[in-house]
Amino acid sequence: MRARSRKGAPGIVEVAKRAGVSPATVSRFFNEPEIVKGKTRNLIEQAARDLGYYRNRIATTDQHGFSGTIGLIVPTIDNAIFAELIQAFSSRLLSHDRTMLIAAHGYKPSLEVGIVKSLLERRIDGVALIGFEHEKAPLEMLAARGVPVLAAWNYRKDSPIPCIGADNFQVGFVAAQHLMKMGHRDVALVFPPTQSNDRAEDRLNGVLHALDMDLSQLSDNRFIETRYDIGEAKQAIIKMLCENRPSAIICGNDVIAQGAVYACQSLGINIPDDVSIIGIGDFRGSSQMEPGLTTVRMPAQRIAEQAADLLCGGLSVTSVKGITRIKIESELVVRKSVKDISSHKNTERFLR
Amino acid sequence: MRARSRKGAPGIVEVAKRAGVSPATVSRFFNEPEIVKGKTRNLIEQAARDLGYYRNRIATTDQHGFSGTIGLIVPTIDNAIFAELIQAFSSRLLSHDRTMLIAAHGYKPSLEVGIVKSLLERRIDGVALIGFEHEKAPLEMLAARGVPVLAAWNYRKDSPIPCIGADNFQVGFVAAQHLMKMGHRDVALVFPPTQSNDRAEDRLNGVLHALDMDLSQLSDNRFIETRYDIGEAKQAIIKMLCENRPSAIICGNDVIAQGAVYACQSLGINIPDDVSIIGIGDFRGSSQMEPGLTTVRMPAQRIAEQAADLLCGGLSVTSVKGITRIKIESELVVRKSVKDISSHKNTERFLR
DNA sequence: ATTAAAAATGCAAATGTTTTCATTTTTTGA
DNA sequence: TCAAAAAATGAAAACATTTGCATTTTTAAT
Repeated sequence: MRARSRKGAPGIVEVAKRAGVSPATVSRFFNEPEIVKGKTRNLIEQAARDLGYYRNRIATTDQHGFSGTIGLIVPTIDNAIFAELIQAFSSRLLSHDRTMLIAAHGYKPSLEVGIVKSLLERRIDGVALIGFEHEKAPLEMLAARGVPVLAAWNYRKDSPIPCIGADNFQVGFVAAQHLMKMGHRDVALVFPPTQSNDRAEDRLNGVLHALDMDLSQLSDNRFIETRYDIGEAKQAIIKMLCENRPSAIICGNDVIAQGAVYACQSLGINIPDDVSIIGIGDFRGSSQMEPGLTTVRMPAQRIAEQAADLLCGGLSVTSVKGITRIKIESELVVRKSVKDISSHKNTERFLR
Repeated sequence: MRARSRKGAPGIVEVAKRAGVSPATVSRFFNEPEIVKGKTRNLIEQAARDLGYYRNRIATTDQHGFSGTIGLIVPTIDNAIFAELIQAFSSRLLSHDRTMLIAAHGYKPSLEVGIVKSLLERRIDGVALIGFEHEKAPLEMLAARGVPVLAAWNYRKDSPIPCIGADNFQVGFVAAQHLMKMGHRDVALVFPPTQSNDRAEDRLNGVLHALDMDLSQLSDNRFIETRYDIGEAKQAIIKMLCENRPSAIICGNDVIAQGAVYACQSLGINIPDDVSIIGIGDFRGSSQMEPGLTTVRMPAQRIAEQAADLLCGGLSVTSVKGITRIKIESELVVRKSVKDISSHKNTERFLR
């Protein structure tokens, strides 16, 4: 059925034969070089080079059960949101001599089970996924196999699984608080649906908390739901802006903020003079926007790298009590898209 | 050394035992279900479910040599350029029941050899990489192992390896030609370094051909080199714009175009009234920009999907003569960022 | 130079499948 | 109902490593 087999590759025994040692020694040479004598080492090295031998990690795998491959499941790849995370994760894995198997489910949690099955069939050593809201099945499948799982991107002190990320509640809080400090009282919220997106949910709650409001107090025109899509966000915001312009817009993330900026530009509304915009994330490009986007930085790279380290270091999962949870600090980055309209702005400055 | 082994997983023999058949039959059940009798099929299915068995593709691999995994090597992940390609490639592979191993080299070709080695060690069934310019070593390593290689993104009728992509020369030509048609005579070129970037090189040549010029005829101020980085492009273009404003700017890709747009905005220069901008690529987001970016569409999704199909279908590589080369048509997409300043614009319309 | 200890290596079993060949069971046609 | 053909299954070898145990070689101590 399958194409012709590709079996010609020289194996450990060919190398052994050529070097005049036993296969076991060759194996040891690649795994614990210190263990084999200098002279033999050279012999093997030479033989391997001559033959063009590469280790066969696959044969290795069914020996001790570790494939040296880590899975990463994200909602989306072709979107600025996780781009930095993916890249950093991948290259950090490479430096651990691991490889990354990645798949996206397009915000459809139902696809995760298929992905997990596929990963399990490949005997991945661990999996990083985004956030906490996942279907039961895939999580159970992983647990049943004892595969370490790590939820990246969001942090909750009571997360059901190990996690690493920013405290998204706090992130939302900081963003909204900044707006308040700058004197904004009429702010519009533009967020994605929060059903299966705990990051957005937490941020939204943080925002509401800072605003000291709850969702029901917000008019239709001050709470807008749109997916993480520049075009969709842009349209929704244009509509809102035409109806009744707020003093500031707080966006679920920088992708939405990008849409907001475009919306304003298309309407000839000046940022920040006519309306202020704050994003969340500080994705690649946000600093270059015109005007520079004020946002809360989520350190994607740091999250990704530490996640990779954790997963490679053999994260202990099943320990129900001692779940690893790492909080990565976020940071308000003030640029040009939010205007200070508070009355005492100069006063404050003098007070310092 | 390594953490405790994860060996408990039930295997084909446990399933066989429970179903009361031989391992061979279970194996057949998973590979060619039609071959096994209905009744036995049910038995096995049940047993597999009970035990929570997943196929072990890894044990499978060292049997016939195919891992069901395809490698993808790109210059960068966290950049709009290849995002769509990566996503589409990955999900198409999934539908072929394959998985994707991805790695980025950050435009440093020297890193490719390490990546290829890592992929080879994992016994990938094929590799897609971007463009033609690669170091000899990795290509030879792949060839030596008989691993199919496919160069995606660019097309050349005389490419040394199988390829699929748009004809980047033509893409550049079309972009520049459009500018000419619209009456622009003073155009500035903003491109990335072309040493190890054949896509950019071909596009640049296409542009020059349409302009009927060669590089030496361009003043320092009309040919700018910048990496694919919004910020870097923005700065370079701001500088150029301040010195001596052209009638139009043609950008190596949409990322640079994004930088150009920001540059104009930061300088208060109106697009397209004061200066026209044309990009290449039509990345996600380009259509939403303000003003909408006129660009040449590279159908990333189509390229990616066909690449995946090709690689899964057992692309024949080594056949030196019959190299597969597929040209994907690109398309000029006219939006708002280029102004028609040709004198006969209305005339032409009447003539039709 | 001997001996004991340590270091290096080899042997062979084990890992979880697939696959060839042989055997058993089922189907078909008279 | 019987024989022959076809279909389904099983037994065991093979795949490329790792690893526990045994053996040989080297080193260190007297």
